[in-house]
Amino acid sequence: MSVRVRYAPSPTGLQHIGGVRTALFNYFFARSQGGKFILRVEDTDQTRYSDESLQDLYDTFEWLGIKWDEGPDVGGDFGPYVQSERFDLYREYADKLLESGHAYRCYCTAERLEEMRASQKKATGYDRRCRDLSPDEEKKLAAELEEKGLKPVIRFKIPLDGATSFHDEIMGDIKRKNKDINPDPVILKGDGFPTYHLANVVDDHYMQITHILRAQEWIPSGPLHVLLYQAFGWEPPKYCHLPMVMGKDGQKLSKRHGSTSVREFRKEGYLPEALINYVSLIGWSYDDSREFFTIKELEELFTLDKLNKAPGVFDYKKLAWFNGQYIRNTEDAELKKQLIPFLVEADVIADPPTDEEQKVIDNFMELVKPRLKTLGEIGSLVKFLFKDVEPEDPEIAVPKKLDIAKTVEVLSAGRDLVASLKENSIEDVENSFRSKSEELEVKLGDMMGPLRVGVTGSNVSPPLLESCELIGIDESLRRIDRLIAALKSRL
RNA sequence: GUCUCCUUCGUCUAGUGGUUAGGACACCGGGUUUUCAUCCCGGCAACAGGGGUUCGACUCCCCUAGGAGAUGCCA
Repeated sequence: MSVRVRYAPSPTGLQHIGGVRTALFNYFFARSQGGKFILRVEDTDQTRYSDESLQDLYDTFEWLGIKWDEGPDVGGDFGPYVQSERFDLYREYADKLLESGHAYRCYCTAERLEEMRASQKKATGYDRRCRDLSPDEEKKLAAELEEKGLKPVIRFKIPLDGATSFHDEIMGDIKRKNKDINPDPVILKGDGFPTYHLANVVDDHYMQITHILRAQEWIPSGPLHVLLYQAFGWEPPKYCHLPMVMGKDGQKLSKRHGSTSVREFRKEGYLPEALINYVSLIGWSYDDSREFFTIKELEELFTLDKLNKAPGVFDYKKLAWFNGQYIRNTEDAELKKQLIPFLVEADVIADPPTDEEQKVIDNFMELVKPRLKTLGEIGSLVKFLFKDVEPEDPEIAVPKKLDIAKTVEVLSAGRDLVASLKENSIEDVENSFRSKSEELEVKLGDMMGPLRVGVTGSNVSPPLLESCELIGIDESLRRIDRLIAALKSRL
């Protein structure tokens, strides 16, 4: 039987790193096996559902360049692929469980459950009050509940003794005593919607899912799901519980660790290829040294047996490093295209860019490439090329070993050399700088430094002479003169 | 509390009885360089602890410790 796997997110929040990695592993596994990758939207929680989350799901995967073979938007033979549209199916199967004696109606209200929990010394779960009701008791409780305008829920009967086990492709055999399983979980809620457990099992069966690759946080409900399959008389799929993605403190990755949604990373200027590459390496490896993989390569090389058991910590710095590598390997034309929105966003260029701006962008590409870790850094890096910038304090131009007077002298000499850029090459002018700095008995850096501040407004910038050419020599001179004047006034 | 799972450098990992325990990020040094980056070179740094099994354990078994997850009419 050919492989069929699914990613089954719940549209209750933005797509985050953990979920996306699960999707990716499913996708890579499907591709490597020549199988199908399916998207199923699990929108059974009406209270937490949001349209924005659903939209974010589509936006995220479109941006990542990951496509599913079957799903709500592309169709398929096993639809509908949205659980709220499969409503009747779950009711039907809950009823079947009722008939076969594997489930029962529970008339406990939220209030009673709360009281019950409060009175429990240890959290032992539902007390199974409604599990073995006599017909009379049941009638009475049903009437009471109806009076309050509420509907009963359906709970699954967990066997009181024995044990349930399943095989996990990564973890090996996992066994759990039935008495340790959450006592009689709700499978159909009061609002008629199924809970995750029921919907998941029914859908995975009907969609002929062969392998379930999901996060390890689901391990504890594995036995429950197996019991459900057994109750229906179905063959459970193969399980493969993926190691989780943690924050630096070892807790589940969350907002307080930094960005977690793909949307945020996108906004900060991470490239989808870099994100995918990095995220794939948390909990999975290919061999002892290779770590650069295109999406295509991952589609071929991914294997379950290289998956790790232990959870992995998300390392923002390594992601940034990957991103820098990917930026440097991007063609200029392509990078430019990606950079423009960030320049617009930073209010550095017009939207759309003018011809003049286009030219500047073309020309700074090589200068900027090795300096970027994220696309979002472009604004502050090249702002001075488009806008007049002044140092917040002219004295940051004064090198440690020089005083203001000497700085002015050096600046004036440098100014003339910058002016000579009009007729000489950068190389020639650079040589002139060398001899001039010797003559003035200052280090080359101390000569360039003040000019840099004058032209770029900062002590850190792309190469100075190239920058001057990009801005225009006259404009550069104007800025330098302005700095000289500002420093002179402080003498 | 209970249950389940996990445990190699700070981090991601390679390793499946015999290795100087390898790579990458980070960090630290050095080189290139007009600053910052890039790039190159070098360094620091790990088998959680204790018992076994074995001629020999990072590798197999047991215990302890630590960590995580689950324990919902959320997924």
